[in-house]
Amino acid sequence: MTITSTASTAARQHTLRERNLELVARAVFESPSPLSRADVAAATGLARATVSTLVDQLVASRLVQELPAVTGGRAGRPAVPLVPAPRSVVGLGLEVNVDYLGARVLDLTGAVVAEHVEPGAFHDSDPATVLGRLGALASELVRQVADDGMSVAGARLALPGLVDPRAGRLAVAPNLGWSSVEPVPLLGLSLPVEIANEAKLAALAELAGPVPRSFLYVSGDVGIGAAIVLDRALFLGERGWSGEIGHVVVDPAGPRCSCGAYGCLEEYAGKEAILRGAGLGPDAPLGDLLTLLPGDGEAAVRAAGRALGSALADFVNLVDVGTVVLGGLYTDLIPWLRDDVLAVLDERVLASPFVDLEVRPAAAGPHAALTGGAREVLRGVLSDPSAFV
Amino acid sequence: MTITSTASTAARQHTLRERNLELVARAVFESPSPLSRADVAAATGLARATVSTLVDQLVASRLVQELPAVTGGRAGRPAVPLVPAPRSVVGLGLEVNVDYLGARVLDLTGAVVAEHVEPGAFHDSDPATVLGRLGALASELVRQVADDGMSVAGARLALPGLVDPRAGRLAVAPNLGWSSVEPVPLLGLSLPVEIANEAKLAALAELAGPVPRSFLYVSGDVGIGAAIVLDRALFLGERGWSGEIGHVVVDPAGPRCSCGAYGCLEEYAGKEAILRGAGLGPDAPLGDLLTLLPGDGEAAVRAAGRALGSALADFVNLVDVGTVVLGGLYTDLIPWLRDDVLAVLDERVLASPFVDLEVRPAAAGPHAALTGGAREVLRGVLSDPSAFV
DNA sequence: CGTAATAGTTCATCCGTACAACTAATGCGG
DNA sequence: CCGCATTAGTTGTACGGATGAACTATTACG
Repeated sequence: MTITSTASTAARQHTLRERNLELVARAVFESPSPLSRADVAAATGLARATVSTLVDQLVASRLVQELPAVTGGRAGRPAVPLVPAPRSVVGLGLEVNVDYLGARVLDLTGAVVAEHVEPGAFHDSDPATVLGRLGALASELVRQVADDGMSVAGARLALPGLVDPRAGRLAVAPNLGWSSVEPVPLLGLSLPVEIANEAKLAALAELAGPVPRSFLYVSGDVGIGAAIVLDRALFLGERGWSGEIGHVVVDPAGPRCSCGAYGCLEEYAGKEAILRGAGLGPDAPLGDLLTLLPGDGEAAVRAAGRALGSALADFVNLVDVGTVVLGGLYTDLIPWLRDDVLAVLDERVLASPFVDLEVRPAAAGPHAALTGGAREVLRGVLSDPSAFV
Repeated sequence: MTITSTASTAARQHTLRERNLELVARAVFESPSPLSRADVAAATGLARATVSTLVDQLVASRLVQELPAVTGGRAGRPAVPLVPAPRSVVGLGLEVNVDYLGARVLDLTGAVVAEHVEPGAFHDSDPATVLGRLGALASELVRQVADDGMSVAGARLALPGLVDPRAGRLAVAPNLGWSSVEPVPLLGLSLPVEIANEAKLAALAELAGPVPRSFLYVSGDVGIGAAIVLDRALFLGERGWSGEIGHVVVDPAGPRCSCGAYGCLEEYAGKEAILRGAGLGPDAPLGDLLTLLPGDGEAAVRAAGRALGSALADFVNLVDVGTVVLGGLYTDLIPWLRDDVLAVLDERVLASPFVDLEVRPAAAGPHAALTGGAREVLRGVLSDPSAFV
């Protein structure tokens, strides 16, 4: 996970090459349809000669693949289509959450190459044991894909808590009962591994689909996490702890929260609060709630929607982003949440007369943080392809 | 896998030069003590030969000045100290606010070269008239400094409202009674002028002093504005409307706000709310309040502090920044505000056990937005010195 | 006054991109 | 079937910019 730093360094000749190599790689990877060398030249503004040498390097280092030349309708020598190379360089996403742990391997085309998800109950677990288990599982996966000739560029570990990515430390993960852990050594992997917050990586998984360049991602579960995505990149804040929306004030006269304050968002829109409001037990599966909709559960969900709208309004007022993506348990509740969320947003967001605020469900499938983590590794490869040449 | 990034453009040879020119300029401008060419080479990692040619260009284009060589204690040829050139290239800061309009010219050393501030009452004013007046005043100032051989690089206009800097439009400024204005043409200046929110430019003025790389700036007046500074740069949000903290929820059961919602921060910590709480009229000067402290006014100020703390806690939870700078009328109230703000922050910020949150008064003097605007213009010069060579 | 030390400049060299001319491979019209 | 137009990709020369080494300039110190 990259953290913006202005510390620019002296630019030499090879800096040019690195930058242009990245530029060419991005052009190939971002394009919806395969580009030829000539197309890349036109898209980047580089000379055809330059593009050729750069593309040749990317092909040689197995990041880009040449497809058979397609002899399409028009005159001239047929173009060689360039595409991200499948099953060559891959990224590993890892996650420990309350009720499962898992690993997922993605290749540069975005395809899932291998994965293993294991249900479990890690509510008050031992970090060394759990991370050791995940490490073993991940090693097996890495061995597997390496046997198939792929090389794993790195890994990202998603954790549900306050993560300091720079220090590589998990400050606290209330729902796991973990605090002050350095998880990477406990995995025992011989790969570069970085850690990140679960909601933040899940947000990045959304970038696989059609989504605005900037949005807020809110993931509802037992806790409520959020991530700020700006210009298709995570905004982390000074320490990587941005997006802690779960304890935003909804009503100072509200119920006491486990954090010590009163009327936090989680007391209205957290999983347990919604289930309780619908007359269900705190461990009831989400399906039980959905069967009560519309009907007995509706009031509880709508109350959550209004609370969520209030917290999101603060968020939008402070950060100014026009799209909110709802993930986690909210995804399935969108039909019953959306109107209330939008109504409160319209009422409380100062800029609402000038902007169309949008609330949409998350598009990434289950265990989105695994996908997001793997994608983030590959984004790192793409942003410095010269390291692989 | 489609990953998009900021559309960077092809890098050529002259890109190298531009980047290194900026690097050298920044080294000279940001150093607390004058550097020699050799020092710059050491600081940037560039070769001495390269630095020499780049510095020569900066000197030739009057951005950098050579001081007389100082024959200090140690052996060797004495170094030529390099400093930002005074009174050569200058930036113009402009502002229209409720009770004054003004213009201020800063040179590259940060010194005020010329300024003119005119009190007035622009509560429900006509944009064309007021901006025409400001434009005339600014022209006179520009003529003056041009006669002294300085060249004005550009201007920034600060406005108290929702500004879209990209579109160059002021959406609305409630306290001026303006809405949907394109201010730049109305100034009638033959300079590149950009517009920005007043609090955001005032925040940038803080960068002149010793301040962390990232902080929140909150300016209290009739309305409450805020700005997010990250890595010494403004964070604007998608449309430039970040930092609208004035209408964050403090208590949904609170008094009705002019924005239509209930219990907004401004109803607790806005100028009128504080004055009313202290038993003063809404137009009473700030001095009247200060004479009541400590004493009769204290309860009102402390209530404002708690409300401010609550809103700032949301802010810090969402954005993750460790320092809060209080400007506007809060600057003078800091002694009576600080403890309550910090207490609420400690209570509600999830990361507070792991961070030292700091609340400090603004250091920039009066009309900080004028200074910040002029500085912003000069920052633009600094980030692309090649345009001046 | 000679030597060491530091600042700044000059020059040959290297590297990467651009431009232009080239080769390669196709469609099309006669 | 052949020549021509067209587009893709490659080769070779030129140019701009950074570099390191050698050079000059200017001081302190013994």
